[in-house]
Amino acid sequence: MASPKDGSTRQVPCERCPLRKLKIFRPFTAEELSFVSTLKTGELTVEAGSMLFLEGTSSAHLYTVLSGWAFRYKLLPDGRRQILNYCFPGDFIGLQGSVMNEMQHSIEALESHAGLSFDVTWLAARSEQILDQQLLSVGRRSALERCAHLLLHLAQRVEEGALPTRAPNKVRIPLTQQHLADTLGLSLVHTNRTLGRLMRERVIRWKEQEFEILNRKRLAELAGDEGAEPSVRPLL
Amino acid sequence: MASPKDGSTRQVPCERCPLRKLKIFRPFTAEELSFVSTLKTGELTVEAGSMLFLEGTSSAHLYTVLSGWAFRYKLLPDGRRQILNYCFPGDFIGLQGSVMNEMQHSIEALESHAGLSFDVTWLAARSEQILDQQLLSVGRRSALERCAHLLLHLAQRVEEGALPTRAPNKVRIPLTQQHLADTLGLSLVHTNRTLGRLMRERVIRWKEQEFEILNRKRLAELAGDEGAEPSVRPLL
DNA sequence: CGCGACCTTGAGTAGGCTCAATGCCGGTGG
DNA sequence: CCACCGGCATTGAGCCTACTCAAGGTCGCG
Repeated sequence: MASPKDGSTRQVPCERCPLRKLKIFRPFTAEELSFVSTLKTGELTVEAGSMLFLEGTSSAHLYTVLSGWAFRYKLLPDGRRQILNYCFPGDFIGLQGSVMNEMQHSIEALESHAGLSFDVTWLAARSEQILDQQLLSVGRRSALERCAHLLLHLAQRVEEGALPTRAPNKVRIPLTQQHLADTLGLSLVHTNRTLGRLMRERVIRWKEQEFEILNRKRLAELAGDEGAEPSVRPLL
Repeated sequence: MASPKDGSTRQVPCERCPLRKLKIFRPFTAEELSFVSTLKTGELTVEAGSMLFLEGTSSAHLYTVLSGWAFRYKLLPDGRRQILNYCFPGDFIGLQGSVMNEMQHSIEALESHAGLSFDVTWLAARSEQILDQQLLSVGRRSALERCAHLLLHLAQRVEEGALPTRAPNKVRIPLTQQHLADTLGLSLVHTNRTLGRLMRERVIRWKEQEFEILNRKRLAELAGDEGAEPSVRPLL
């Protein structure tokens, strides 16, 4: 269920979390912050490519991604895979878990605190919005549109600043074309050809599991409509 | 964004809400119940087929569906439509709204109340799980599998008892094949042919915008795997 | 050097799409 | 009572998008 990168740093106190500096996250009061600290039970460093928890069987814990990236996916018995969404630093995962009862405690603690009460729900709602987008794409957009839309979306998420990036418009995520395919609901081959089209048109460049946007305007056109919404959000 | 049925009854006090009797909803303490009552600001009766709120622009309110049914959808500029999910009695809608700030008050009220605090989140998580399922379907299942899966899912939701139903295995929702198509990410014609296959195999029967499951076992086989999860949930 | 992971490309197929026509009600107005 | 119309379901035909199978090609690594 995950494919994070590293996590060299460990046990950073919430107060000094580097993410918190980013403008994408809403400022917390000292009080809120110290309360959140309270909830933190540890850090988990995961090997790249390892499973955080088995598909479906979801864990009884809640996590905030601190560094690296991951994705949630679902498998069909015969191996077909659908990637549901990507998780970047600052994302809160685990709510979708089916064993919600077991994490009732942590959520209640979080929610009972004034100001934070709203935040969990806000985050849940946001991830639902992203899923809505994704579903629209996979259900109704052509391969080219889907592809453009996803690349744009990924770029936007990366540009929120939570992930290190060398140059603007450059997205350095070790994504395989197979990952893209499984996200888009396309075959690997067709995904490759579609990327090929985008590359021949000089809209993007794909190189070694990372890509660069050369013509964002065009990409947005192809994507169909909005990209929107880098709104400030809480960091739990 | 909605297509509810009726709502002849109005202003039913929460304490006497007929839905609450259903075993699918977790029992509330008198105290919780009276608190929920407090939050209820009214009932909204909507014409069948009318829009509850414009796509995207979502409203600043939260609703619990009391009777009838509705669905959430998204449109592409050129008119392609993707139905995201269906809402039956007991479902809580509005969280996906982008103007979350405006409903901060209602959510905080809800969450600050012991016991209920967890419920909002639980409901949000559940609808995310359903979206996950849907995305898997649309992204990776064949037309036949998708179709089977959706019909099964709808049947299960209806069997939770919140919607009146004449006979078991019979789902009386005025769904057009166009609705199904837009849910499944298929064309109307292909949806029709796929239903046709299911009918020729005597797995289901489709009649006048409602359907009946004749061979649930087979339908489940075709659907790929699980149907699962009629778990007890809170009713807000 | 061989192997594994990933990207590319060709060829043939098929699942699903579009266009178009037809059938079937149920409602409405003449 | 009937003709007409609109909404929905059904069916045929032809096309095209996306899929599968199958080869390579490149690069990094043991």
